[in-house]
Amino acid sequence: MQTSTRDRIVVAAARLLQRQGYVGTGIKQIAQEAQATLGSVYHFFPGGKETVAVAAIRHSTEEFSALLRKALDSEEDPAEAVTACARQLADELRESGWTDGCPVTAAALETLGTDSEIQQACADALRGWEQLVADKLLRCGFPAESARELGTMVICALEGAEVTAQVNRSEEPLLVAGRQLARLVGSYEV
Amino acid sequence: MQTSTRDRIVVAAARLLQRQGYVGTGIKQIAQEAQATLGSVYHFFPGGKETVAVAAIRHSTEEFSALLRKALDSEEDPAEAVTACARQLADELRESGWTDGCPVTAAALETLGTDSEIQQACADALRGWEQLVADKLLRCGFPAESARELGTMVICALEGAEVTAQVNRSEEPLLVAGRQLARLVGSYEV
DNA sequence: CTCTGAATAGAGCGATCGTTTTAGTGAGGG
DNA sequence: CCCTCACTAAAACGATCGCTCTATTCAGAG
Repeated sequence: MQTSTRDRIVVAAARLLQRQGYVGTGIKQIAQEAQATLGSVYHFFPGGKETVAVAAIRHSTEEFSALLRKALDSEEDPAEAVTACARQLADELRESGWTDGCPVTAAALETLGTDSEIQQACADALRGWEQLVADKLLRCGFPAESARELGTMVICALEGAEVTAQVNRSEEPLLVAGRQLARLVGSYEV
Repeated sequence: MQTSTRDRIVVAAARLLQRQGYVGTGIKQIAQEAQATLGSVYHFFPGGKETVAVAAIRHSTEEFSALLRKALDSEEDPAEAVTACARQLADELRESGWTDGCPVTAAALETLGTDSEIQQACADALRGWEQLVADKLLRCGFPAESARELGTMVICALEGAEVTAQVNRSEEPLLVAGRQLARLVGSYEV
């Protein structure tokens, strides 16, 4: 077998969670999409749906981190690097027909009051992405406090812009966010 | 009767949608929360769940618009006005126990690929809020193009910051966004 | 009074939910 | 050879989903 059944389940669950959220995605649908049977899903994830979701979110988190790292490294100047991130998100979103947004937001919002592990996994994801941006700024000579605040701001703005872009079926919000974030980052440069 | 049954249904649906999203909220739950019966819900909303949701989202949209208008008018200086918005959101979010976030985001994300009226209602909401911010900036003498872009950016950043704040159960993302948005707005002033 | 129609009340429909259970398959070690 | 055990397969469970249906209540028009 090319890819293991377990991996196929995680990848399928990740994509479905990204598109339909946690409540909107059924275990049976995950099994079908992964070309696995229900028995296999519960064999690899005895904890049930929530366990599958946590694994899927962690997978998506790592995948998005790689994408973010690549976009940040594609430009020397930090302001241009941030714009490149927005540009990259806009491209992928448009190509997916506006369906593949942030891989964790939908699941996070649905499980907020339920103190499941999902919320923690999403919090870890956001924190990690903020750190990636902050690290880039640190490498560019930004003071620690500014880098940290800007890291948070960049991820928040991209998050919101991606949602807005999806709802409006337009990449403009992401492009605007990219421009304004670049201006903001530039306002710090000495 | 103090409030009409129809209004109680809309208000209850609005709150539930805000907290659990569209898929996670059941018609029977809405009826129960509204102190109405299933028959009443389908009497006032023959279109079913989606019709209720659209009415609820429109209600939430107007409610949030009023809140935004008030926060924007509370400060003369546009940068401080934007910060006041973030501050206001942070206060309400903390007081609700991190459950009452943006009233449309969750529902919007869950119904993206389903071409329902819900998506359009959410798009209208976001557009209206952006316009409120843009209007404030126009009144402060900003050029039309800058006001429009900043309006989009402010709403996107607040949107993302609110989600991040909810997931992390901390108001810090909203406070950071408020500060950075103020800096961004300030960078335009002549 | 009767009649009417809006509004309320809740039983019940088929479908699907997450999960459990039981049976079957097949490669590897004794 | 048989036995083991990780894995696959699918039937079935109770609960809940959105929705339809019928019955009932009740205020106002004639």
